[in-house]
Amino acid sequence: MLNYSISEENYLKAIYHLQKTDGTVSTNELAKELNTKPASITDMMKKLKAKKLLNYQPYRGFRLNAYGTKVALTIIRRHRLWEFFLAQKLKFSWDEVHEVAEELEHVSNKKLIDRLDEFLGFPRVDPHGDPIPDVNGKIEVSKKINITELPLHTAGTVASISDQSSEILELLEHRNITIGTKIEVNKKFEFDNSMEIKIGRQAAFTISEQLAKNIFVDHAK
Amino acid sequence: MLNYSISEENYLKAIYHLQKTDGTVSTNELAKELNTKPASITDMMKKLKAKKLLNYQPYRGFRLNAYGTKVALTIIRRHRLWEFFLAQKLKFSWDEVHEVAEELEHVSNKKLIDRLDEFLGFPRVDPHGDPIPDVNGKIEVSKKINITELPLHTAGTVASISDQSSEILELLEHRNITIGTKIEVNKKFEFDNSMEIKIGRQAAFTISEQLAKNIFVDHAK
DNA sequence: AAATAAATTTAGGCAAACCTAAAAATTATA
DNA sequence: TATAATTTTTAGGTTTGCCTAAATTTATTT
Ligand SMILES: [Mn+2]
Ligand SMILES: [Mn+2]
Ligand SMILES: [Mn+2]
Ligand SMILES: [Mn+2]
Repeated sequence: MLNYSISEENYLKAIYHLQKTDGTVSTNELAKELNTKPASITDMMKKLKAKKLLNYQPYRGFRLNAYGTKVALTIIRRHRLWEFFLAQKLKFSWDEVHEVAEELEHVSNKKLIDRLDEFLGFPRVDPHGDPIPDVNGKIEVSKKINITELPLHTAGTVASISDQSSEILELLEHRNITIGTKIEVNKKFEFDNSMEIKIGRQAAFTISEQLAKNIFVDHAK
Repeated sequence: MLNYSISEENYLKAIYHLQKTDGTVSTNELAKELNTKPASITDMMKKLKAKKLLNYQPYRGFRLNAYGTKVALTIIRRHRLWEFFLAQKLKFSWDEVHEVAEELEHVSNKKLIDRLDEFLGFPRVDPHGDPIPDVNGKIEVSKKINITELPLHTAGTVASISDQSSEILELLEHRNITIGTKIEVNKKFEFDNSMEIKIGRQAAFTISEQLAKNIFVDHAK
C-alpha cells in the first residue's frame, strides 16, 4: 500500500462516507463535504483515477474501486482508533475527539496503528458508536435502526449518531443521551414529527424530528 | 501562538538544535541537517524572518529570537512526549520512536499535548534521556559530561545519547547500554582513542572513540 | 424539441515548498 | 592584496492543491 498525501487521504475518506448513502458520488456533493470548489474536485478525481483508486467518467460521478476502498478503510481505522484513545485515555469528551483525530489519522506508520489497537484492547467501536476496521480492514456491519422506526414502548440501546457536529453532540450530552443509553419512545406527534422519549427513571421529554433522525439504536427484536 | 506549517516547524526545530552548539547557524549547515538545498534554506529564512521568528542578515547566518525559541520548544515538547508514549505505552524500542514522533509532533492541538503529558505522568526525559519541556516551555538543563571526560574507575549513569540515528541506537542496544545504565571506564587507548568500559557484572569490552563521543553520563561528582 | 437551468469541466492563475544553474558576496590563500 | 575557493543568494522552474471565470455537457422545463 503506497503513501498518499493528506489531501488525497481526506478525499478518499469523504468519498467512502458519501458513497455509502448514494451509490455514486457527484462533484458538487464532494465539494460541499470538503469545503472546496467543484473545479478542485475535478482536478483531484483525475489524479485519483490515474492512481487507480476509483472509477471516474467525466460528468458521470465517481466511486472507489476495491483498492480505493481498502485504502479508505485504513484511514478510517486510524481515525477511529485515535478517537477511542482520546476519549478513553485522555478524557476528551465525545464531541471533541473528531477534530483532533482528523489530524492524527494522517500519521501512516502501520506499526503505530496496530500497536495502538493492541494497547487499547482492540476496541470494536469508536466513541460515536461507529465500527473500527480491524488490521485487515474488515468492518463490522451491524443492523441498527433509526429511533424513528423503533416501535413504541420498546427499549432500544443507542448505538451510533450519524451527524457528528459538536452542536448535536453537545445537545445529546445535555440530554444524557450517549452510546449505550437505553431509550424508549412514548409517543410520536404527527404535527412536527417530534417524539416523547424516556430514559431510565428520568421524566420523559420531547426531542425534535431533526435530532431523532440522527439517533440509531440496536434493537433487540 | 500562531499555527505553522509542517515545513516551518521542522525548520524551527532544526535551527534550535543547531544553534545550541554553534551560536549562529549557517545556510549550508541547515541544508545538510534538513536534506535540502541551500537555495531552499534562503527562501525559508526570508519567510521565517518576515514572521518574526528569527534574526537573519543575508550572508551572516541566523538565530531564533525569543519567540522563535518558544515555538521551537513547544514542538520539541510534542516530539519528546510522543517518543515517551511510543516507548512506554506502545513498546516501541528506542531506536524506532524518533521517526514516528517526527510526524506526530506536527499535530498541534494544545489540549492533546497537555492531556498526553498528564496521562504519561509528566515525564521529565524522553527515551533518549533528553529533557521534555513543560507546559510553559521550560526545559531542565542538567550538567551531563561526555563519557570521554569521565575519570577512570568512576561510575557514571548514562543520561543521554547525542547522535540518534537508528544505527547507533541499535549498536547501543546490542551492547546493553541504555539510559540509566551504570558505566565505568577501565582504560583509554591513546592510539585510536578507543576505551575499555565495564557495565555491572559483565566482562569489560571496548568501544570506539566515535561511539564514546555520543554517550553522556550524569556524573555524581 | 427547444430553451433554460444546473452541474461539471477546462483554462489560466496563485502560493508553498522544493529544485538547478548562474550571479554575487564572503573568506581563505598565495 | 589580488586571486581563488567557498558560501550564499537570486533567477527562473516544477509540483501540489487550491481558486475564479468561462466553456461545455447534462438535466429540466416549457
Ligand atoms: Mn483528516
Ligand atoms: Mn467517530
Ligand atoms: Mn517533523
Ligand atoms: Mn528523543
